[in-house]
Amino acid sequence: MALPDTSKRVTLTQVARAAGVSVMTASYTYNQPSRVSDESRAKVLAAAAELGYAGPDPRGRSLRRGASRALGVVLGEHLSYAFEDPQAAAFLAGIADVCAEHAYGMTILPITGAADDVARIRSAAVDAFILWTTTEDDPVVAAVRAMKRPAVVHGGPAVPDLGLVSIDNRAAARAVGEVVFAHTNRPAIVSFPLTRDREGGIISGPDTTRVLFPVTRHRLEGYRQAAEAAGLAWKDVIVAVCPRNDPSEGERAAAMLLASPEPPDAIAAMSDQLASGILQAAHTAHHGVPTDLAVTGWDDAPIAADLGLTTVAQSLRAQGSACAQAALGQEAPLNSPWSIVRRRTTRP
Amino acid sequence: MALPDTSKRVTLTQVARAAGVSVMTASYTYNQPSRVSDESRAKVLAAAAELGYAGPDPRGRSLRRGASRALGVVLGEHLSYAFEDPQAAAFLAGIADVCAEHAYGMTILPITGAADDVARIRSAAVDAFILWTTTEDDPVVAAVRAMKRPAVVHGGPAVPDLGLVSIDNRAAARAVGEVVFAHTNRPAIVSFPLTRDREGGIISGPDTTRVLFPVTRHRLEGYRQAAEAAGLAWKDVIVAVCPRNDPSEGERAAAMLLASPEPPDAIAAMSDQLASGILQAAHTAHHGVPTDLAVTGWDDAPIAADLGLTTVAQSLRAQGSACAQAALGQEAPLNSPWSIVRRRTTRP
DNA sequence: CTGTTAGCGCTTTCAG
DNA sequence: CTGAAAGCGCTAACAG
Repeated sequence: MALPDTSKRVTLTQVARAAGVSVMTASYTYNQPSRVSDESRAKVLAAAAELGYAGPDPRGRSLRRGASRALGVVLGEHLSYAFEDPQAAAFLAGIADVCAEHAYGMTILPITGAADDVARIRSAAVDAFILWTTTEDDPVVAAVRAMKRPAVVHGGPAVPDLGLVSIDNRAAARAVGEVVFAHTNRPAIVSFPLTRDREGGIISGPDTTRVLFPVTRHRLEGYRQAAEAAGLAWKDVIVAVCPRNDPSEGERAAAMLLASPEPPDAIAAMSDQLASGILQAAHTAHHGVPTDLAVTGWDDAPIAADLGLTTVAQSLRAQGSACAQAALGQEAPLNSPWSIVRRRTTRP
Repeated sequence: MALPDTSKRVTLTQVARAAGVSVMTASYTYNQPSRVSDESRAKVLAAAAELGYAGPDPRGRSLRRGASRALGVVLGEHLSYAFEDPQAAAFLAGIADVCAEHAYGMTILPITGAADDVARIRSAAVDAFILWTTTEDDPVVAAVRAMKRPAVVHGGPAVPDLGLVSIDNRAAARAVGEVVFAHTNRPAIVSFPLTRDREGGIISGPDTTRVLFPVTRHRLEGYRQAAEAAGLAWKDVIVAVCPRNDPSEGERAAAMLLASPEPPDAIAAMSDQLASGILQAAHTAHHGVPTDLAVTGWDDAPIAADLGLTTVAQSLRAQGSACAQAALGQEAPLNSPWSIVRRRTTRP
């Protein structure tokens, strides 16, 4: 392959010399063209074209200006899954909208879970950070704080000095829980991971105070409030934990639950992705929805409408935009709106 | 919101002074700790902790080193769709894998189609570029060339001085075309856009030389070869163009085709996403697959296996990794592998 | 093992 | 409208 040789890049000084003007005139030609006479500007541009000047080098410029015009986005341990998760994709699209509008770059900081994540954050030339939902003890959060730059967390945790953009997950979970657990005897929840090692499994009435992902913890607390309001005991609520946000995980979890001697008659899922797998499993196991089994999702993704799924509506895209605006120091809605969308997978 | 004040950042010089050592000793403490005595290192780290030093500033470092340790990724005009397209997501994940491995950042450069795209590329502090499939006349390609940095194009176009990572789209299209058009009278193609304005529509036997996206052009040429090899005239091949790579677009196009007086009996789609919509439309219109209608997709995404879809297998993730490696100046496979996966949507 | 010197490429400041 | 000076924060190269 014959890729261009980076070392050959021409500098602004060389262009100025070739044009027979000072460096500043050359600089103004690029940054404040109106300050330069037509004649000088023409000379500079001609010299630049002649030498093949690629424009002011961003590195020198950002050092001098003290700003890189880029936002850093930290996506959490499982980077490859982040791109596969439609909600994460929507979130990124929201950030991208704002970046495009403000002519900012958007630097994705790959996190692997290894110790060198911190080094990658330290060496990122970005003006502000956005963190996708994580745990309170995530070392990445500490690393971002140490950078002393503006930073906004999406979902949680709430961290001193950092912004937080989120819906009220507890209230939303309670609201959707009241719908799905109504007139129910054997409630279940299909949940995101409770711990950073993301292990799956089935437990009942888990100790929510030990759940390290705040978003997941708040949702469990909300579901719990709803269950108890419906006269159900938290210790009787089955929680199936899925390591990944994927329909196949939801299907596997639901298949297991439905095969038990006392299968659940209501399942609240933490995403529409998981819920779609649950509906699939219900279909396979010949459980009627919502007659035998009520199901709710979360997000109101396009698939929810297709499936007639009752769910919590929120806009990850709008939340991504809000994070980016807040990171850029603008006014932005920190408390994002949500609502319950009732469809056919719950009883009226 | 109380985000930290960027201006307060401490410099390495201040740390050195506070520690009572030279700046270089402080610098070595961070970059080559083994070169520094335990005692000095401790003093430096203590001073850094005391002052709240955030570590060497990436801006000064990249200017001095002449490298930013970041890869720029240019995703094409419709940035928000890029995140929604599962294949683009897989491609990004492949890039991210390599970036994580080499401790590089990954800067997504939002492209809107407006004139300022070029400015955003010029001001990106990245060491190399990766371009997602685009047209030959895309101004962004020219802008990237002008940067005089290593750059790799995925899919196409082939550009002098830039690398190219791709499968042989023409050969793959011919191969899958031979499967789907076998024993067929009324062939159709559901295609990606032919022009940069991405307008949809239905035409027959288009002039492929006028298709500006090389990937799409090569696929059409391959399909054409297959159709002609099967004794069909290119002018009789219907091509439905979908503005976006989305199942609903495929469904809409197929519904229209199937409602015509002489509906197609074979449809080759340029993605599994489009093909899944086509299968949905066939189901709705009571066309048996593959009896009344043979269908093929492209990509071998997870959904293809679920649907029993005959398709072209390729790994966008591997291609993303190859692009990133090539951009970093390493050996990488430029001709990516592909194969035909025969399943139930075509006749044996 | 530590320190001095020089300068990466650019733009802010201020003086013509 | 143009230019000279200074320095952003850091590290390669070399000398002690």
